[in-house]
Amino acid sequence: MGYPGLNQFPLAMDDETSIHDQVYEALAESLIQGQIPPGKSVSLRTLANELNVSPMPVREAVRRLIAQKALELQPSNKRLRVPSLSENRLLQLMTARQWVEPELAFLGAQKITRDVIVELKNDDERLMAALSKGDVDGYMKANYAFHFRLYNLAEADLFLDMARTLWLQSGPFMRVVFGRLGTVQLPQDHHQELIRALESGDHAAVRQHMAEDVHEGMELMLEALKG
Amino acid sequence: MGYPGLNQFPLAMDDETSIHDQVYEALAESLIQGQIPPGKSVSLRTLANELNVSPMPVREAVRRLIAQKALELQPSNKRLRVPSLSENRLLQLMTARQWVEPELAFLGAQKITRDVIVELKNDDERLMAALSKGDVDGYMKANYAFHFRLYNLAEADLFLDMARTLWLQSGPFMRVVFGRLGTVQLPQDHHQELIRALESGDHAAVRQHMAEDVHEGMELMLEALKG
DNA sequence: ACCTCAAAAATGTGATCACGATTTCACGCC
DNA sequence: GGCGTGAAATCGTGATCACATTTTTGAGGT
Repeated sequence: MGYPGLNQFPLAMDDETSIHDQVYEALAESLIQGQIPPGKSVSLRTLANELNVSPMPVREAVRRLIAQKALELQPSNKRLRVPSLSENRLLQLMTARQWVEPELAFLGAQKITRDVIVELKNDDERLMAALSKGDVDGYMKANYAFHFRLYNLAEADLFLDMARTLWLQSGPFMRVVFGRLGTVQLPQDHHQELIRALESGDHAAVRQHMAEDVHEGMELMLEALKG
Repeated sequence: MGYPGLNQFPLAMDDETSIHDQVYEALAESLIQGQIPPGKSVSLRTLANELNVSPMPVREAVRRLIAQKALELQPSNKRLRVPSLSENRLLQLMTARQWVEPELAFLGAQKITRDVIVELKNDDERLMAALSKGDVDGYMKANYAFHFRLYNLAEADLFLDMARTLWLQSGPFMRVVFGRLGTVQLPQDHHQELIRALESGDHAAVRQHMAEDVHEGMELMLEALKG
């Protein structure tokens, strides 16, 4: 089970974007896609060297991620690491995701266009391809792309931020669980039904399918944690 | 309408607490209690001088608050300020508060003790006293104390963080609205009924009363924004 | 009085240095 | 060979400096 490590620094990013934003995006994407395992300790200087920046912008990016509970400072020695999930916290994550993501899907459905549906289908195809190849990392990436392509349409910045924070927290553990399960029994995704509901304009069905998709995925993680 | 300005630096805080945490707590409390108006611009060096620290820990505290959308960087000139609420964002705040706070109240109710009920009654008395004196700031403070005394019992750190973030965002605008309405017509609080439900162990009623309390308060803000 | 515009002050960002605490690791002892 | 033990490396935190950009200000002219 190879961890690809930190995401590449986004070279082609707008020059207007501050370094600390670029560092944040690189770290956030790596966490959401589960490319850093739970419990892994990280350090400011190490990250700074890997990204070829001074420790300063890394500190601000990390402070942001700590605020989102995507990283934590160990109380004992004040060192930085990716948090592990307790059952209590995982249950909260599940509940919160089931609040906000069906709502985001519902709002996004109202702004859907034919172009976006095509892109969603592409995401889902990449997801299926990754599944059949046993490519867990590809699955994580495609699944993330699919969900947030829809959520981004919602014009609900607060909800979007909440969802991002929840994915930041669940990403590392999700990657471990799905990697352990193997791609064979990964969530029999409701994406197909969701796309059909989007095409037919049935917004309530979109909400429902998203709720089921989230529930099923989190249920797998819960079983893995308890078992 | 006098704004008391920044909260005092928490002198009596544990020496183990890092400076940036102390700065964060001071800023966060000031924002939640609405002591900094929406649109108000702040600056790192000014804050650092007011709190007698170097700009460095202030930067980290501010970065945390930006992550919580309690502060924002204006895109035009990259300067720091307290955000103003659009109707869209206020509606999201209302929805999210109605998700998480009844749940926190429900969970907290299961851990309630006689001692905490006494403290909640004290909070509510201070709230009532502030109301009769027309003391908006006292009302804000007592209301905050009441809610989070209960929420703190819930042993749900994620939900608690979500609630804090939501209060950080609504605090400044809430203070403006309530200050404009005058204390006469402030939310006819459901705290009394909530306390009775806590005493009788009716957890479902606790959840319901909290939902109504949140809804009523946010409804006032919504009317103020539209009107 | 009122505009104009250049000098001065203030701002966020990033880099670098210093410090105390903690971890890491190799050397030498049992 | 295993195991403490001290030196060296690494850690997070805070302060200070440098820089480009923006805001504020104040003097001069009309």
